[in-house]
Amino acid sequence: MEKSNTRKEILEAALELFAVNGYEATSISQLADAVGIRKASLYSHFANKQDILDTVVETVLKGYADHSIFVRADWDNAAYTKDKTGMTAENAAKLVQGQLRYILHDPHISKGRKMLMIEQFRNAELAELQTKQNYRDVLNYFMGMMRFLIREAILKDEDPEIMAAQFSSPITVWINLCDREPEREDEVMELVRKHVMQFFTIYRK
Amino acid sequence: MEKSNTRKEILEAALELFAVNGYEATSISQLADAVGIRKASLYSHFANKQDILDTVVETVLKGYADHSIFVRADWDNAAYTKDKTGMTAENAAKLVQGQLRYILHDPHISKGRKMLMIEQFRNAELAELQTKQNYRDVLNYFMGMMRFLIREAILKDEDPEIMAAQFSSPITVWINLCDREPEREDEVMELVRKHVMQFFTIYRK
DNA sequence: TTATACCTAACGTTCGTTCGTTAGTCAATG
DNA sequence: CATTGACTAACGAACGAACGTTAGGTATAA
Repeated sequence: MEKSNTRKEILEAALELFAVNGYEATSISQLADAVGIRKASLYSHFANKQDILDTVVETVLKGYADHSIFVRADWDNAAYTKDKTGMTAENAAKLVQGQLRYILHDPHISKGRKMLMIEQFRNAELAELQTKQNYRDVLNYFMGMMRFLIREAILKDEDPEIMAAQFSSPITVWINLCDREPEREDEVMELVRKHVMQFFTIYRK
Repeated sequence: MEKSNTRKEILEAALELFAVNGYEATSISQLADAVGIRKASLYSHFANKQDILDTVVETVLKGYADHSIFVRADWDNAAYTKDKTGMTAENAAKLVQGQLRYILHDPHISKGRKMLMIEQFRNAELAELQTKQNYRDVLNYFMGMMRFLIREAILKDEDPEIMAAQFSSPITVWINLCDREPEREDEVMELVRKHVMQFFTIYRK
């Protein structure tokens, strides 16, 4: 089973470079140097440069489907909502902070996110992926949360789509800030805490 | 006074290309083709490629300083706040929608915004600019608005920084969505209206 | 033996840039 | 008033370097 890991190393290095420079601005030589092989050797593993991008996107997509918090969410049967009294503002803040830490530090997720950010205006496929992963799925996830909290009479009965946007968008913006300036993570964590607390305060029934 | 407009045309075309492909992935030949001259002629107007980027950034920066809504804001003496009763949710929604339309459609602002988005992980100078223009200034602007509305006893006395983040971040996210999928502008405009209305509802004193 | 992973070398193309030339503008000069 | 000279903006041609890619050889291991 122990297959060659060079192919995997190439994909890792490619994602890393694409996440900073973008696809076009990353050269085959750069990539080969990062892996520690000659550039011709890349063609033992991939047909051409485009094939590398396609495979990187594929793995990003697969990693997202396997590990994303946002795609499947059953708020009525989740562990942290079994005990209805557990859904306090403090607990919600802790939950979101945990998810944020994960999303910020997971190497695949963070690099994939940056790559989509860079390529979203040139590559239609990646633009669609960006809308799905970093807008639609996130919004749907938190919309489910809002519906749950409204049903449980914890929050006021306002438009759950708008509530989800108001809840998630600051976090989206702060994620982007941390991607640019990672040293501000602690500051952002504190803002997130305040944001979630205040959200529960004003929307509390 | 009638100076050559070729230089200006080059800068326009460069911003347009940088806003889609980024700086590195845009070639001198591409740029020359877009302007309608030979690539060697570019060097009659600029020292080198980097000089073109520097000048583009300079003009984006200058355009921002001259026209941005967010840099100067005197909420206590603004026209639409002179009449304190004019600051209703409906009027705030209309105001924000107007600002959003402008920000979305102004050619310089929208292209500059996209360029910063693409270059934010590679170019430290542009990363800083991105944080300033599309995070700090926006947050400060709406923080001023929130402080004003609290002082006027229109909104509850909660943390104005968090209120500003909750108010502005959904709009920031929706701007990015429109940059990617301009056909969704009407949908976004309706979301903005709902968002502002709901924000005023839940924060109303 | 065959297949695989890597190598060196080279391919043709495009990159950013430089050079020398040309055509046009315009003010000063004789 | 015609001629000159300086200046400008465009050009074609060419540069060396880097680009993505291919061909062919070599060593290792099943």
